[in-house]
Amino acid sequence: MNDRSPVPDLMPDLVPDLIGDSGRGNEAAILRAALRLYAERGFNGASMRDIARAAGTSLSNLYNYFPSKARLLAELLNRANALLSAQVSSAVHTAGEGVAEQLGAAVRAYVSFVADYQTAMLIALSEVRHLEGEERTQVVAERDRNQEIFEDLVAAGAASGVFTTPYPQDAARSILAMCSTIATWYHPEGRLTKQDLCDQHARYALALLEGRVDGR
Amino acid sequence: MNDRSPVPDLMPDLVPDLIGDSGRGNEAAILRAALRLYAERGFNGASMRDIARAAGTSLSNLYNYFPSKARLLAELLNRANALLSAQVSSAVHTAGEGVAEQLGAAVRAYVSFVADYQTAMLIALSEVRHLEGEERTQVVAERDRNQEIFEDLVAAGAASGVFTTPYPQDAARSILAMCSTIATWYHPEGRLTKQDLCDQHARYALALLEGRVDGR
DNA sequence: CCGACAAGAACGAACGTTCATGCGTAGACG
DNA sequence: CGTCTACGCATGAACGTTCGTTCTTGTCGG
Repeated sequence: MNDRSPVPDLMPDLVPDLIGDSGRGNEAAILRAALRLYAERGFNGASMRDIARAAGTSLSNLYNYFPSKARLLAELLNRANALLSAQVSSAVHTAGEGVAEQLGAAVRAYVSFVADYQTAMLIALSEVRHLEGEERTQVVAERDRNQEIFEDLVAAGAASGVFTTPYPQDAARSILAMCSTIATWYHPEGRLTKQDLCDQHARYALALLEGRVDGR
Repeated sequence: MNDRSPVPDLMPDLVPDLIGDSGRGNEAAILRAALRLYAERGFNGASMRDIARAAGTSLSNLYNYFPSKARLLAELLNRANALLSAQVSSAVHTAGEGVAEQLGAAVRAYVSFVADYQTAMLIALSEVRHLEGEERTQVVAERDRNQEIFEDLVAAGAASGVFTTPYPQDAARSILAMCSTIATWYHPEGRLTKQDLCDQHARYALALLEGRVDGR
């Protein structure tokens, strides 16, 4: 377990856009505007008029792309959660065989995602409650799927004795809590680089699990 | 450092009310209603009419007690933050001399507060952004004052070699992040008791700091 | 000519706040 | 002691604004 293995994506300009360009010109602009405004003012604090203005289109035209305000939020959260789970599980699969290595890779991928898609993560943290019914269950299911990746890793490490914490069942949740809230204070121009964040939290996670790096 | 030292308050019914009873009958009811609704639906999602109804009074009468919706939120956050800081620093002062003991006591007090005043903590986490000007700076200052307690403890422990983490400057923030978000998932009737939570997170914090319990 | 995209006007509802009014009571005053 | 007054508490109505959504109309390329 080397402590400064490079994070997958070191060039901020090369970070793939969460929204991309689907050919439909305004769709991306609307999603981007909604992402920013939901994060800045919260779901109820950002009006459809605000979003339309920020996207450079008209209020009524929003409804040619998304049937409701809630559906627009759900669309954003689904994209973010799906990409997050994909990046984390991909990092785990390309990591070495050791559970400690895999958990370190998972934490790095997670932290890296939080830094890259900070606004999306902010929304995912605090705006899910404004969804109901199908929209909500879908988003929550994807979020839980991601948490399970970490829970399984921790359980495996505890079973094999690599993690000696007496609370393996709950440690994964604490690790994710620690990493998620990075979105609430991270500044790309601040003292800590993205690489610093990944290094720190990978080490935090292993320490919290009271891991034995030797592997046995 | 005993791992199961009792948390200050074990009887839920004896937890002092955050709001209390100031003689003014409706004031407490209004604050309690606002606390619950702000936590359930967010600041912008809970209307003054909702709060009045939940408090059992009329809409216009709210303004005989609080001059604005934002001031009502600020009042709640000030009370919560002040009580939190008081309980944490009190716990530190009554703990033993060792830095590790003191940090453990601080974490226990913090977690205990989160469990006791869960709704208040939920609001403090996500609704501060809706405050502006004086109201905001006041709340943020009190929140930072509490964070400094932890930062100072960690710095002292790192300087004396009790905490061997290579990132002492940032570990305190991660510990608080971990403990704060308990408010988002804790259920008093769930598998984990308040005592469990305190034990776990005190241990997490020390492990995260890579503490040497022997003290040197 | 049909469907995707666009815009303005309008809808009813809900928002935070203010106003006008009234009741009860504690304190000042002759 | 009696009375006036001022203030705290309470209410329903109303103000102007903004909300999410829909309607109507129109353009334009395949």
